[in-house]
Amino acid sequence: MIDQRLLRTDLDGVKAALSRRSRPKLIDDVDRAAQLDARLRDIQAERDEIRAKVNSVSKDVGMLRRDGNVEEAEKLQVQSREFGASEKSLAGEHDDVSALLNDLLLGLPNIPHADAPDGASDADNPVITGPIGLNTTFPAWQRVPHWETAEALGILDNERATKISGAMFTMQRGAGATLARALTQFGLDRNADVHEEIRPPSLVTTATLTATGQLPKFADDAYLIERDDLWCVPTAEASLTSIFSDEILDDTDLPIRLMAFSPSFRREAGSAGRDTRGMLRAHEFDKVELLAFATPEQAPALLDDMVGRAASAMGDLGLPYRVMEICTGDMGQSHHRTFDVEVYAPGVDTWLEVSSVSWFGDYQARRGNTRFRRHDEDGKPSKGSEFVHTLNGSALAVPRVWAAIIENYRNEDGSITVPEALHRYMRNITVIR
RNA sequence: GGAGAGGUGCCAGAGCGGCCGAAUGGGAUGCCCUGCUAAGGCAUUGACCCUCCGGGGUCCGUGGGUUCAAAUCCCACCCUCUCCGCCA
Repeated sequence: MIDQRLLRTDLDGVKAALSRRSRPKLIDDVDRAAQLDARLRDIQAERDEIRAKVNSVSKDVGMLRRDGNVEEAEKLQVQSREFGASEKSLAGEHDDVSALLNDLLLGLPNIPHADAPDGASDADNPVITGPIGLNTTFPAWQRVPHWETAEALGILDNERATKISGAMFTMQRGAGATLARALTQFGLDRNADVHEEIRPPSLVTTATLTATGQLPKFADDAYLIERDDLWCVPTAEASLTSIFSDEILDDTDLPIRLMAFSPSFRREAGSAGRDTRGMLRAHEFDKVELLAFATPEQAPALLDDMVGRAASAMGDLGLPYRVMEICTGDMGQSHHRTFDVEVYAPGVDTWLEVSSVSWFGDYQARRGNTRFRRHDEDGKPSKGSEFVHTLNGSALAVPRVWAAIIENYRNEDGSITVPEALHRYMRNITVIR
């Protein structure tokens, strides 16, 4: 959620910033939100005034009754009842307007960072780093899609996954399952230097999923367990972002850096039929996520650090990769600034998005109400509090990296050489055959 | 899932229709006293919104209701604890 106050202090600035997202309808929404905000404040002021009167009259009534002056008291009560009636109607109007405004604000995307590149779609995303480690040519035996290789080796059995759970579920077997788990362990271990490991719940409340921005707009993309009103997390980001909601952190504790392994559940509504083969898109997959809570000043360096971590993981696995910056037209709803790490997979001849690292500003913290308090040089806490900045990114999303390994490490005989960085997690399996 | 108890400020804990944004104790911070330490004295100590900067409003688990007036009464829900049941 963007700062409602900006609608009054810098309406033109908000409109200019959001217009960079190439969605004209947004500007109408901003205008409408600004109108509702102004109306709401008028109602609020009027209401406060009446409440003040009711409060003071009620106090007088109390004193009069104590002194036995029933007659005067009853006169005042009549007056107060009238105030009460008009307050009630204002309260109703207030609720209506604020519900409308809240819907609008929840739907408004974050303001893009000034340095985020302009653009209309993913075609406009500039390459920031790389490609690194990309060969100019690939031998024919590497031009085989991973599902063909993996099924032949018996390490991927999507047919039976479908029998068990339906379309777009995957199942790894034997060394394939070991490889998947090795990747998560690899993803966690290399980030344990500065991140606290968390094992968060995978089912979360509506409030939790609203804080990250998935709800209310993207409800169709998530699995809802209706009986208990719980959602399956689409990413550990959802659980981690709400970990300190309704709390006020100390700036001396910031940045707080967390990492978590979790399953991720996605309905993939609207993408039926796309990337249905292999491991590229599934309803459930495993991922190691990084997340940081920071002051605004700390955020840019943390963003760089996270992008570096996601990218170097691919480098250490010996996979060809590049880093893209996401342009304003392609940015996610909650994002302030975003970088993607992509890995080249020769079998499907595509760059696969394996990590997306974003800085959210205070957009998520405002929705989740996560604040921090500053301290001066003498360690004295300052008055009031601010919203923290959040950042997150995938340290390692298992399925696509898994697929990229199968395709990049395929040998002429159809076997797979396990990248050296994973040997220690692979129970001595160095070649999958 | 069943029975009972309870949710109040940084913590503990009182209040159970008006004088309560809230006693008391602890903690923290500042000042005084003190050679240092200990002890002591005094004071300060929640968040949020609006503001014509005088002030006004909201918040005692959450949401509704009763009342001139709700932390206090009523209803629903959530959460915590204890016992029982079930269970990796």
